[in-house]
Amino acid sequence: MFESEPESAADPEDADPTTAKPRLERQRILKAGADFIEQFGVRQLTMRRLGTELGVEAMSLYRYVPSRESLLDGIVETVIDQLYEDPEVYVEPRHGWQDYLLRLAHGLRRLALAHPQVFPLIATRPAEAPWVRPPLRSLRWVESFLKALTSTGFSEKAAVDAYRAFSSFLIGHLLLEVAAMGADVGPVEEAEPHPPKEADLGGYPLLQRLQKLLSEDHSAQEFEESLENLLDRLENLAG
Amino acid sequence: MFESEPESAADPEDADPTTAKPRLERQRILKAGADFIEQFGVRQLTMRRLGTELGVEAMSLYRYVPSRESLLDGIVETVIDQLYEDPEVYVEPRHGWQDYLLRLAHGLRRLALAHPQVFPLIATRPAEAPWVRPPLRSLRWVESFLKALTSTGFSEKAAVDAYRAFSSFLIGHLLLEVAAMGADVGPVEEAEPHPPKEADLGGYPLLQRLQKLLSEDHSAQEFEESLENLLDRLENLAG
DNA sequence: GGATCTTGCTTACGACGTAAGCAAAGCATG
DNA sequence: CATGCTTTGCTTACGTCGTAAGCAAGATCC
Repeated sequence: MFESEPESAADPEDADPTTAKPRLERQRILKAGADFIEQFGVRQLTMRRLGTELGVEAMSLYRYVPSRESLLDGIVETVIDQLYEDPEVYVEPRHGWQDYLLRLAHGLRRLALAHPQVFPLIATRPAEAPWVRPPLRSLRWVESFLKALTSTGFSEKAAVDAYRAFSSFLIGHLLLEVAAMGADVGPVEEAEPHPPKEADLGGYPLLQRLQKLLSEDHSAQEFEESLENLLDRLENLAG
Repeated sequence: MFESEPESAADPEDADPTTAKPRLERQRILKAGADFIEQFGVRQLTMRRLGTELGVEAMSLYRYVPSRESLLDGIVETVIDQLYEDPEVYVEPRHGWQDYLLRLAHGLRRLALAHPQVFPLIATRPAEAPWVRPPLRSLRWVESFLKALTSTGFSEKAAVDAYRAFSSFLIGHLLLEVAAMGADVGPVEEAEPHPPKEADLGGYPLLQRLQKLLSEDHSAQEFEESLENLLDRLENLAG
């Protein structure tokens, strides 16, 4: 995992971040935090534990992060910033707004599925400004979104409406999808891997009969269909 | 507010609940917890504080609640159980499935707006069974939903699809709506009432220009329109 | 009179987040 | 070289948390 001490270096451009610890920078902490959450859940992330994870005392982290809360904020931020590194997602529309939105939606879904434990934080943590909604949590992405639409035929009002519709669609779908994966913004879950947690279906005959149907996973396909439906609806706004 | 719990004995009829403490029952604790969260946020809710709120030591609560986590679960449960007391919402369809869904959706929205601080918990806490989605968190409601649809022309598969679409629609809309109200599943926020938190819009010209448009609140109307659109879509599933 | 329950209090333990100060190591200057 | 400043991480310490364990006072029933 770690251990190996080529310390010194100092080179701020980190050519290869996987080799050894390059002196505990903010990015390294946030990355480790994200990984930790993905592995053990938010509840398990404490300053002390993250410290030992990085081979360092808890208090050392405070040089780079003012508090646990802002650590979480930072983690959320770095995770959604990965959208910029997704080669499938364009910050500017290249083949029309539909293509732009499709790529953006798929990129966000990929992000959510890659970070099922972090995603609920993305969804519920307060944003930079009240009208910046999850999961597009940053001003930059909102700007990108609005620009993409207004530059391809949407009126400003239509673009804003589209932004709202898009946000709530994505948040709803992705949150439920990662929740179904066993996301765990809440209880501890300790060492138990996952007891099937069979509920008592006595008295719920329909549930009993439809249980199989209900537990089938069509998320990907549902996502696709609903997304297309959304785009169709937006087409009417475009004008 | 409500009584009708013949618990064990000892006269559960409480003449005047506001004057003195009527012996600390589970329901009383959960109600107090919900109120507390609504007033100060989840983060502020500790066993000790809830204890003193009820005029009791923290450890006394453990007679009725096995842990803080399950306290939160209980609070979530009692809040969504209020749906049953909403006279506008029917457990069985009386005027067709559209009417049923409209009433259900509006009832849930009322609930969310009445408990903006608790609602994110409703949205993110793990449910009884993996396929029971928020915000219809209980087996009873899922059963009711499925029965309403299958008894009014939906095939079983269509009813399940409708259930999923309905869930993700509601969760998306309501979560964003309460988040916009300043819901706070996360940071502490302490005593500060709400600093405007003006973000720096330098470099985001579109955001600057559309800020007013973006911060306008059309939630109610948006909700109505999207809900109707959803119902239209479901009509195609009905057959 | 016991017994046995029920209820709430008391004490205590091992986390936790984090304030405050300290030690060592890197650096620039004389 | 010594000097001092800055950066980094460690140490210690405080108050708060969730909660295990045991206790005391009443209620209930024999």
